[in-house]
Amino acid sequence: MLSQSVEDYLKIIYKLENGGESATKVTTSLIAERMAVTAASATNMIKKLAEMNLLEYAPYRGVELTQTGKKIALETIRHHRLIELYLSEALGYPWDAVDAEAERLEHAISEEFEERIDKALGYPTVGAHGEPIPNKEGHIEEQIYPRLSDIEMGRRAVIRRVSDRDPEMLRYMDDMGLQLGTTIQVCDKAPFSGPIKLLVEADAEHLLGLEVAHNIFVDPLE
Amino acid sequence: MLSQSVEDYLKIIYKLENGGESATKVTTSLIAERMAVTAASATNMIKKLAEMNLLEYAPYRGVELTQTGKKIALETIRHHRLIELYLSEALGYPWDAVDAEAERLEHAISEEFEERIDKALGYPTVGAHGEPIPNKEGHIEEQIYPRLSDIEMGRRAVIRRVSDRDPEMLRYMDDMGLQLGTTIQVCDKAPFSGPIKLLVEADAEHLLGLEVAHNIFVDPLE
DNA sequence: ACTTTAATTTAGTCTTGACTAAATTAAAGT
DNA sequence: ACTTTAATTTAGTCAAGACTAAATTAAAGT
Repeated sequence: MLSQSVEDYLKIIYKLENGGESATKVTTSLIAERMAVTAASATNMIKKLAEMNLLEYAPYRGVELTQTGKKIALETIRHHRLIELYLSEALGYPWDAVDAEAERLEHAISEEFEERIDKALGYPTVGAHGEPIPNKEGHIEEQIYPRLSDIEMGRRAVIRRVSDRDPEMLRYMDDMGLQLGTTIQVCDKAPFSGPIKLLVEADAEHLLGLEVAHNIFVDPLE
Repeated sequence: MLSQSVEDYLKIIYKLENGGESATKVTTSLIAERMAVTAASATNMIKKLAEMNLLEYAPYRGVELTQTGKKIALETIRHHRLIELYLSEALGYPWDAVDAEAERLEHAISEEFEERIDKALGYPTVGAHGEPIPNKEGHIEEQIYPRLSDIEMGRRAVIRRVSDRDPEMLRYMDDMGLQLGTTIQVCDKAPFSGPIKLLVEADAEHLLGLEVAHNIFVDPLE
């Protein structure tokens, strides 16, 4: 059994490897920042993980998960996303609250528990914020959607995924009726990275700051 | 936030104080045995808990929870029993499996989670094995039921509580149709602590060893 | 190529909660 | 009352995973 800490590091490294657009190696300071520890602590753990063959480590150069490391990261991510969805669907949690709760629960559940909520949810493939859920074998279907901030004027699109990094932003989106599956239309884009004017469900109009629009991923319609 | 370990110690000490029939002080070795640690480790932790004013400690004499300690123990027990019941009711866990899963989850859930499952379960007062569930204020309604092993011949009774200490025994009970609410009748008691012949739901007959009968608590009918 | 800066690593410390081995205390038996 | 035994405590270690401060390395600028 791996420690909670090891699982968290692997999960975060996986996300850094796959989340970012660039293909650079994941650095110590990035890991430290996401784990909210000092760089020295991160270095320590990285060395330990390398020792355990969970990642390749070139001092000063960064880090790359091995197959084994990736597998464990994906198991943890699967737990996390299944729990999030369960909290949302079965217990009525708002989508801004599921991450924090799942963060602790993901390390405490058994395979049995995983299977039972997976079944209760009908074997879902997409999480509470639209993230793909890895399957039991550790396979993940990474969907690439354009950001709402990059959609051209006049275009309609369906919200498919949002970033779950900032709960407050999630609450803000929710307040404006922006949820998974919501159809929006880009009415107007102010120049110089200005706000976007949005028509939500052909109904309400909202001005959306670029930072928010940057964290919403959509499926453009025809 | 208290550590998982501290919560476990308090929980176990509470159960030792209240579970046993005798009113003796709880000893270091009892605690050590239940926590599956050495006596030296238990002594260490006891001193720490005394330092934190969670219990009164007289060296060589044993231990007694303070009000604060009791409160925390009961919160933990509440978590545990609510989770057990939720696993059983909402996720279909068999009653022999809920304890192990709840053991880990009880330390990972938030008050929010507690409230939501409490509500989903309809604010239950009795757990998956018939244990009373402490309320949010830390009040517990300890019901005293006689053991099935002490019921006189011929008498009918309803099963109200079982010990959850041994999962295998729970499975065995289940196999014989012995569940909470099951009505049984003591048909025959062999002498010299021999087995008990039982009529289950006026239907099936079973021979029950004394150890099992000792771990079943019943409500005798008129 | 040299210097400055920023990132990274090393060295040493701390806390938590376990352990073993040795010492001490209390209880029980004669 | 003395001795034996069983329980308990003390003393000293260990591993995990964090920290700070100091040293090192790589990258960037002149």
